[in-house]
Amino acid sequence: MSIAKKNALILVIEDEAPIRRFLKMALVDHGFSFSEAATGKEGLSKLAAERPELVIMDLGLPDMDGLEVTRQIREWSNVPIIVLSARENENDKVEALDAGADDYLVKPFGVGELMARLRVALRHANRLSEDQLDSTFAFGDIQVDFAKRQVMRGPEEIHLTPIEYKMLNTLIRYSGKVVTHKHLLRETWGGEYSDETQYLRVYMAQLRKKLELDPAQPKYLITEPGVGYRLKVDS
Amino acid sequence: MSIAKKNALILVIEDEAPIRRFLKMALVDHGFSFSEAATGKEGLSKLAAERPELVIMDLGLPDMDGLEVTRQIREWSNVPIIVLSARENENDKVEALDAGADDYLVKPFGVGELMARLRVALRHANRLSEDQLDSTFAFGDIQVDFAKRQVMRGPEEIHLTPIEYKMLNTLIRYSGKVVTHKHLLRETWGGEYSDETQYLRVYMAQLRKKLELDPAQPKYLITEPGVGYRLKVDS
DNA sequence: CTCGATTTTGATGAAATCTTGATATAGGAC
DNA sequence: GTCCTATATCAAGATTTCATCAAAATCGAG
Repeated sequence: MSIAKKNALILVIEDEAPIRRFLKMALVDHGFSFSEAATGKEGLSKLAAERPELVIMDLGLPDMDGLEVTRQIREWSNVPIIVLSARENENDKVEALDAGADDYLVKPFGVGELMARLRVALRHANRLSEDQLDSTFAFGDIQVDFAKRQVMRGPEEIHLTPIEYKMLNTLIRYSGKVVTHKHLLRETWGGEYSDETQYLRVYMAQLRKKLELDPAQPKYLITEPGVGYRLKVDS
Repeated sequence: MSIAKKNALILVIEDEAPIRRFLKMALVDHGFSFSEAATGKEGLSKLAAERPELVIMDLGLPDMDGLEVTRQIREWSNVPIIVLSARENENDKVEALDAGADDYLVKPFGVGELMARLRVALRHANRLSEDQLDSTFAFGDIQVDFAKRQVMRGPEEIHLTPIEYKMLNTLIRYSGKVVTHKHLLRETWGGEYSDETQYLRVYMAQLRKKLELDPAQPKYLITEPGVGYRLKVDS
C-alpha cells in the first residue's frame, strides 16, 4: 500500500486556541506540516492560498457555520475535510457528511484515531491524484514512460542501463534547454564526479546509439560544444 | 454534490442473522441492492463474483479475522469497506483503518449515520476512476485468482508459499511497471528488510521456476539490473 | 516433540554494467 | 594546409549485480 506522503500540509480551522495547540502538537509530532485559521473566512482564504492536502475543521466557528464553510469549499475543491464537533447527535453527523465532509469525529477523540482517519483521507486523495498524472514524454519515434521506467521505440522496447536512464531523464526534465556538463554529471553521478566529462561522452554515445536513427547525425541529443548537451524537442 | 448512484450493490459480511436482516431492511429501504455473506471466505468469493460497490463488514467473523479479510481484499480491490464492530477501543479502530477500511462504526449505530457514511464512501468511489482490479490476473498460461489466493498453470494448480504469493501479488499490482528492490522488499517483508536484496534473488528464482516456461529465459518476470523487477504484461 | 515445509544464509559462477585508456574525427585558429 | 581542442568511438578490464544451488535455521501443524 502506498504510504501517505510525509510532510503533507494540514490546515486546521478551529477557533479555540488550546485545541489548535493540541492539534499542532499531534500533527507535527506525526510528521505533518501545520497551518491554522481561527475563523471560517480565514480558513477559506488560507485554503485557497496554501493548498493544504487536508482540512481539519471544527463546526463551532465564531463567524460562520462550519457546515457552510464545508459547502463553500466543496464548490470548488475536493480537499479531504475531517470535521470535529462536540455534538454527538446523529443529525449533526448526517448533515456534516452530506455537506461534503469526509469524516466526523466527536470530541473528545484519541490522537491515534484522528491520525488513522487522517491517513484514510490522505490515502483516498493520493489515489485520486495518481491516475491524473501523465508520465510520458515523446520525441521522434521514442516514447518514455516514467511510471513504468520504460523506453519504447515504436513497438519495441529499448533497454537502458541505470546511468543511461538517469541521463536521459535529466535531459528530458530540461528539454529544449542546454544542460551543462557539470550539471549533467552532478545529476547523474553526484557532485564528486562533476569533472569527469569523459563519462558524458561515453554515455551520450550509448544513448545516441540506442535512441537516434542515425547516431552519427543526432537529431535530438545535440552537442553544444564547450557547454553541454541539449535534448531538442519536436517543433 | 454528486448523488450516490441508486441501486448500488452493497455486500454485507456479517455472521449474525438478525443484524443482516436489520441491515438488509435499512439498505433496501434506502434504495440499495443487497447481498450477504456469513463468513469471511464467502465474503471474499462473493466480492469477486458480484462486484459490489461497497462492503459493510463485521469484524467478528467465525472463520477468519475481519482485519485479515480487509487486508486480503486490499490486495486486489479498492472497494470501499465500512467496518462494524462492538469494540469501541481506539486501538481496534486504528488497526482496522490502517488495514484498509474506509470507515469504522461502533455498534449500536443509527441508520441515519450509517447511510450518511455510506454516501461519503460511495462519493469517493465515484470520483475514483474505475481502477477496481479484476479478481483474476493472467499472463502466459498462468492465471491468478486473488479471491481464492490460487494460482493455476493451465488446468493444474501451482502452490506458492506465502512469500512467493506476496511478491507475485505486488508485481501484479504494479504490472508493467518496474518495482524497485526496496519497494518489493518493503511490501513483502516490511520496512526493516529493505536492504536484503539477496532475498529477492532467491524468491525470484523460485517464482520463475514455478511460473516461467523457461526459467532461464524469463518472458514475464523481468530483471531490471540495478533497479528492480518488472512483470511484463502480454501485449 | 517430531516432521515437513518454508525461510534464511552463505558460497559460487555468470551476466550486466561501469570505468578507463587508447584512438579517431571534426572544426576552428592561424 | 597544420596545430589544437573538444568531442566521438571502441573495447578491454574492473566492478557490481544477479542467478542458482544447497545447507542450516526456523516455523507450524499434528
